[in-house]
Amino acid sequence: MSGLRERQKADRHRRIIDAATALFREAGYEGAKIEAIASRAEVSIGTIYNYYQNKGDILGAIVSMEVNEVLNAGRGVVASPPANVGDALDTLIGIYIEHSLNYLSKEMWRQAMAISTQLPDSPFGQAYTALDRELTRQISALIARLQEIGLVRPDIDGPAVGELIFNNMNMMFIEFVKRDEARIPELRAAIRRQNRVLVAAIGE
Amino acid sequence: MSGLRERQKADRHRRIIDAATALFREAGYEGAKIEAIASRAEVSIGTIYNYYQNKGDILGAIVSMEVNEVLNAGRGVVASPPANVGDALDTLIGIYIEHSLNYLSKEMWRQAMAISTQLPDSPFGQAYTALDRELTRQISALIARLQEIGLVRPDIDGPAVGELIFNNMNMMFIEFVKRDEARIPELRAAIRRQNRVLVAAIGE
DNA sequence: AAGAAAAGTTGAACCAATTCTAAAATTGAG
DNA sequence: CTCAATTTTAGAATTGGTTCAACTTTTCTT
Repeated sequence: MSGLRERQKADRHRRIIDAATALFREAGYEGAKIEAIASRAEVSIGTIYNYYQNKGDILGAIVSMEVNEVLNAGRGVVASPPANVGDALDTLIGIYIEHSLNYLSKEMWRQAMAISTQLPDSPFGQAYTALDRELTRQISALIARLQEIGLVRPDIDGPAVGELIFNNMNMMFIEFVKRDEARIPELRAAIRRQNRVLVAAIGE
Repeated sequence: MSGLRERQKADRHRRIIDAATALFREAGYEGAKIEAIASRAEVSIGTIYNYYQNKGDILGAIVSMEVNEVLNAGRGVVASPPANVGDALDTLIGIYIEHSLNYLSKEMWRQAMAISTQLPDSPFGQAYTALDRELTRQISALIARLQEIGLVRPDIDGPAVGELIFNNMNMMFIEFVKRDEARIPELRAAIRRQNRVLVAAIGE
């Protein structure tokens, strides 16, 4: 099963991602030429295109890793949320936002978001949409959990509220990465303020 | 003031926009080559780049016209809104959505949105962000109007609720243009459902 | 272990957006 | 009217992502 070819393939994948990650951060997405990524990864240009359909898909692979980490970190909050609705939401959203710039710069996020709307049917476009859906689901799961505990009224349409909260947060995050001078604390405060009416409405 | 040069300039602007609009619709954004736009507009490639910084800015000019029409259409609703909160919001959002595909195809919207996140500081990127802000303001204005009439509780944070509603709608619209098979009635129904909790909460 | 088939690699060639430069057109001052 | 300054134009050159046909390497078969 694990022949030479398999190992070489995995190794080349890793080398390409490592090279691309470094160059994206050093030179920006546009500044990271395919040729430079190829030579740093010690493969040819053609090989890169054998592994990834286009430049965007390389970035896509990096984004997926980041978002999956975020989803993992969020699971803890859903499992045992803070004891009031506002804090619970703020904690989960806080995890998303605070983790978001670990591996990706704002510029990388901008490019990733742009590509995902530009080419929604590319591998990356589909993967990105799927990740968004999972984040939405996780927020809805938190609300369901809060309903179980009795902190949220049982007659509330949890999935709809989850979508509303995610969509608002996501849009705010998009505006956040579009402005280099924007700061995380202000972003979180703005989202808290927007959620306040909703929190009051769904709380038991 | 209105010398030959002025008139020629305005005329060339118009010819470029007309040619680009036609070609974007016929061949899609990517398919519309600058060379083709130039020859259809009877100007040179260099001239196009003298008038617009890049291909995206040409699309940007078209988007601006469309969104400004939408904003205009929305003014009527804000001035004399339907007599209940849910219908008022649905009517305004309906106008936005129903007008959105008059001049722009889904593919053109995707490109426009992508460029606006990719290059937030380009002329188009800034214009697009400003248009979003105006739409947000218009929704907030509607809520303020409903507060005046006594349909929305006076203690509600109108601007925050306006942002929440706009951001959710916008995100839903992004997902809508990403899927060619998505239909307007389903989009509107989904947004109505998401807004329902909010409408119940802010209504007097 | 040899040879054939399958899978993967390579980089030069291609294509379209953008930049650059020299030539042409328009304007306003004298 | 003439001419120098300024703006605009044309289209060739540049650039960088992507494709493709020839070549290598690995695996499979006997």
